[in-house]
Amino acid sequence: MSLPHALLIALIEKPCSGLELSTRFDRSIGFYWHASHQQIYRELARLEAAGWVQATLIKAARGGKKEYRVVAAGRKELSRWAGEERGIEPYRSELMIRLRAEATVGPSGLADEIERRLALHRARLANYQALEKRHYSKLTRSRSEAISHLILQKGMMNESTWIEWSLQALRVLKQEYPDA
Amino acid sequence: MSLPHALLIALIEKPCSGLELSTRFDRSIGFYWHASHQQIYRELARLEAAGWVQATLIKAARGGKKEYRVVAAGRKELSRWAGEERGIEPYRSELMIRLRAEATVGPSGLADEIERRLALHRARLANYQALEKRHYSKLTRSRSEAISHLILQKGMMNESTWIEWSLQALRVLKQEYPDA
DNA sequence: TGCAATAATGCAACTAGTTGCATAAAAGAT
DNA sequence: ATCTTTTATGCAACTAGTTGCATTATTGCA
Repeated sequence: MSLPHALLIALIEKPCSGLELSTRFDRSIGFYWHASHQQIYRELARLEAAGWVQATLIKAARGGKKEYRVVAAGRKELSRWAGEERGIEPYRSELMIRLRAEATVGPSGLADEIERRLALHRARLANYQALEKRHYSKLTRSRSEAISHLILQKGMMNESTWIEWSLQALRVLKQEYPDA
Repeated sequence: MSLPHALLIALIEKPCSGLELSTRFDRSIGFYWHASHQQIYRELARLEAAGWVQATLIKAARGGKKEYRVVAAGRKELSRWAGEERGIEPYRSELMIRLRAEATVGPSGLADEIERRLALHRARLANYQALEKRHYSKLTRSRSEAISHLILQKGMMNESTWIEWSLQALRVLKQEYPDA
């Protein structure tokens, strides 16, 4: 389970409220670990109970706005967690299962869906490439910048793989086969 | 949720007991959707309750061995499900979160772990390449064979991506940086 | 004949994630 | 003034997956 630690990372980068965290999350870490705002609020309460973050009520703001800030114990927990041994997490792809279903019970319009996905993956890749140009063009980089770049590169590789594979898949799915 | 449908696929290929299913699953579909035997037993009970499979008690066998067989309604459900529209499922990678933790709270021995994973991904790729040679060398193929091949190819591409990325990551993580 | 190993089933309790809705306060519109 | 929208919080119920253990029956061995 990575959510609590992912939230700690985001809050170290910039302390903020639950709502702001949940929007910020979507555009960065959320790419590798999505969470709904409900989940984030619940988790923030747990982080506070564990003594890893501290919440302060912001007056002069709507709702009961609070700002969460990571305390020393939270940082300690994060580095402990990052160094823990762990097995590799299993893949999980519903599309592959559906493809296999196509293979056993016959055509079911997956080609259209793959086409839609292909467009999406292309858009994402273009987006990442633009990000890369903007942020990682210089050669002089710190360790932490180099690591962020690695993460982006993995994202780009994933998208490229999907694009390449989708094209292959479309060739197969659209090909005519004699009736089994 | 793909588990019930993944089980239907496996049972269409070959009707069998829960235990046999759970071992067989690990070596095929399980690559894209893992499930423990407890989960499989529970799900089989649901599939039976839904009228998608039929269980028959096998006498002259240990425990209370049953054989599960997919019935017409089950096949129908499977093809309905395969044709359903669905959004693309989000990625989820704990390793990427841990890398980002490294970037914010400093080194924590991830290089060793990536090295271990690299070996694993190489072994898997070799395994898939052997499988490919054995099963998909001939040119004359049915639609369903071509689809199975696509699934294998995606697996190979994933492993290649991990290998390539791991090498890059190791270069970065082992590089010396001036103290921040 | 009893005992350990193994084949086969499964329940119960827990953790994580999703869905749907509820509440409250401030800001802005009419 | 009051009504809608937006910001901000969160609970409750459900679904899916994990962990740990329990049960039953057969096989084979000492």
